[in-house]
Amino acid sequence: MTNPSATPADSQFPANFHVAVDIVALTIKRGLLQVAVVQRQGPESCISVDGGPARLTARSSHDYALPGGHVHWQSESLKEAAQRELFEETHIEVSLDDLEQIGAYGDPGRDPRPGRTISIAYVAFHPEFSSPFAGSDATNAKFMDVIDLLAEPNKLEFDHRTILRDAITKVRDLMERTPIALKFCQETFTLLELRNVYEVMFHRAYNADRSDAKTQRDAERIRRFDQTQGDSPLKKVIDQFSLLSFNNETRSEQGFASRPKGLASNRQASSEYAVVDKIQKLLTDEFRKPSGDRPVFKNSFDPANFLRKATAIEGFLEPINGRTQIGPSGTGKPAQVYRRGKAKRLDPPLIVERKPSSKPKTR
Amino acid sequence: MTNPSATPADSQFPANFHVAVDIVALTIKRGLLQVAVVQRQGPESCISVDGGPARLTARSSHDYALPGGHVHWQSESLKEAAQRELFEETHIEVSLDDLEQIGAYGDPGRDPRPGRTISIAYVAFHPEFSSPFAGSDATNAKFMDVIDLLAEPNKLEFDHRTILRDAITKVRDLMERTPIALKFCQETFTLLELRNVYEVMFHRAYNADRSDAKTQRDAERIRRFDQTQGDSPLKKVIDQFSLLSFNNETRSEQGFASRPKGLASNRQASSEYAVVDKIQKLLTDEFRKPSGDRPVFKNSFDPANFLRKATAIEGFLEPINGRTQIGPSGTGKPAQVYRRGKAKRLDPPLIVERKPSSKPKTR
DNA sequence: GCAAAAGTGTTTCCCCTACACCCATGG
DNA sequence: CCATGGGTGTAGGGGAAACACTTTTGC
Repeated sequence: MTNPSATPADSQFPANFHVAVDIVALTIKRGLLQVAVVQRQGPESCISVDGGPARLTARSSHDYALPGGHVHWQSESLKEAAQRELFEETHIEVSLDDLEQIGAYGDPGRDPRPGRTISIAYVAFHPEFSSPFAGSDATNAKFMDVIDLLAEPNKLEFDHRTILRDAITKVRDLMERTPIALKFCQETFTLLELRNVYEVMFHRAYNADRSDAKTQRDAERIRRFDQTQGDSPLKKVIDQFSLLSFNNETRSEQGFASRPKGLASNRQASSEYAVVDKIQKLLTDEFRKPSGDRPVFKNSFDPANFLRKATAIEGFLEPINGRTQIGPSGTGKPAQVYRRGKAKRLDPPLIVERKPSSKPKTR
Repeated sequence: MTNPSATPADSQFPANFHVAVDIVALTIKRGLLQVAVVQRQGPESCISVDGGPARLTARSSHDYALPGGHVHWQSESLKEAAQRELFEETHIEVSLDDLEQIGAYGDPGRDPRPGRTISIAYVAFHPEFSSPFAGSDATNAKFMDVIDLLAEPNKLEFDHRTILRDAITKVRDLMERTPIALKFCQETFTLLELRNVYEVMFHRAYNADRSDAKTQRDAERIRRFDQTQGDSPLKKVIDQFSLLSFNNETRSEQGFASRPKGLASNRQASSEYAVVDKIQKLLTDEFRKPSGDRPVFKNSFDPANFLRKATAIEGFLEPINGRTQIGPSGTGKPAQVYRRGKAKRLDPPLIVERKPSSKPKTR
């Protein structure tokens, strides 16, 4: 860095850049990928319409931004700045190891305000960040569904939409080559739980290129359900017991995956629980074989083969002798319980990507 | 970017960062990967010993740095800054499309001098940059063998060694998914030429983890040869005709791959040419089957199958009807000549990586 | 006993590798 | 005719997907 010529660069180029960090805090809630966003104050927002450069426009209530802010000069590393800013704006705490750099975004014009800002983007992929927003002054912060933020029209300020897309790509890469997905499992877990994390993150609804209509409809159904249910008791049940809630505090050790006993014997609650099952499966159904039908969608998430793939990776999963756990429906053969292995790197990588199916050859 | 709070960040955080770009200009010469480096002036250099933080030490004649410098405030994008700095310091011209971002390096302490510098690293992978250094004031710039720079002890200032390693990884990724390797071929080329580019770039001598002794020895032999030959006529022959020189200006259209006629009939020159062949093969020999022996090294560079892989990718290569070209030895069946296809992206990707060979399963 | 879920065994298919062979050229 | 290198045909091995089947639980 810096000019190798004899002239001290400092005098030649006055240092008047703003250096900031942006953080993409990704998590999974009820089978949907969510990201922490903030609503900035002030009469104007910097949003891009139709893919053009971001411009100052009247602030709408639907404008969001990724949490982020300036790096403290001289005192902290970029990663530390990301950690601090994320906490300041959302009260989400992450360790430095949970932050991965996405890249630098620094073209003039990305921020229409005066001055020049260079932003280094980081992604934090983490389950239910502990007591998010609790006791915080970050009243403008909340988690939003990624599928909403990626849909048209653009709701994210600056180039945060691009950053969000890049973050998803980054996390997918990490999940294939590192045990990062285990962060979404408790200390002990079954392969179903692990598989669900992969199924959500690799869902094609989050692909940059095509978000097909069918997936959008599925997501819409879940969202509508969430809204109409509001604060119903059912929603609490979902929060507590659905497979992808993963709130360490509200889930009891062994009761995690089992249908709550109290509810199971209650006819009405049981029917409500069926909705939970439905939600769980909405995003994953298409990956399963239609009952008694021809498989319509090739995938890498076939339970049996996912198990073989995952367990073949040395140091990834460590089976716990004798310990098993019952499935979410409260019936069926208890699943083997695993513990995180020692490997820091998956070798061979757990490749999820479907092969590009060399169809072109046939022509 | 920037603080979403109401307070104008500008007043709160004085903008006194230095924002710089560093450029890894990679090329291939005589079968070796080379990178453009500069020698900075001044009595001290910022070099790291034994993996510790970079410290100011007395400058040695063996200290090098990647070209780079400050981004011009407000006037240029990061990529444009990289393009400009590379030209200013080495007189290498690259187009913006040839630059790919590696990432941001900005921790305090990476540059021991006063102030805080954030550096965005870019990689330019390009053949024989046009008339490098010609008429330039960049007398301190030169190309060096990557294998030397990666060897111990560290010869690169700051964290440039890390950046160089990251650049290689980046280029390898690009070569699997984009037609970037075609930049090292002329407008028309044979598959041998294309394959050679892949063989060099993916040689395990450039792997971050292990640079095995055998490879180091091979490289050492080539280097020693280069030095002892100096400016001999032979070296010119190598520059002009060796497969991996790729200097567009000195190679005549059809004579490129054929042994120069004048030399071929000359006994002494012919024996010299054998050395050229030897150099060409030094790095690639281990990828080929030892004559009449068991293959000792599984690889993805088997000529026949590399051809099939490459030609199966739609829009990558376009065969030119009727046009063929004779091989480097001046004999054998003429090779099919190709032209660059229209595809901007390789689908399916040309995966080079050897499978991790699921040996672990057997235990 | 039956339904449901986990996990295993096994078949099948496809791709990749390896290798033999043929082709085209110069000498 | 031989040496040399390009390209094709094709058999065999390995791995992944698909699917049938077994096991173990709750009701």
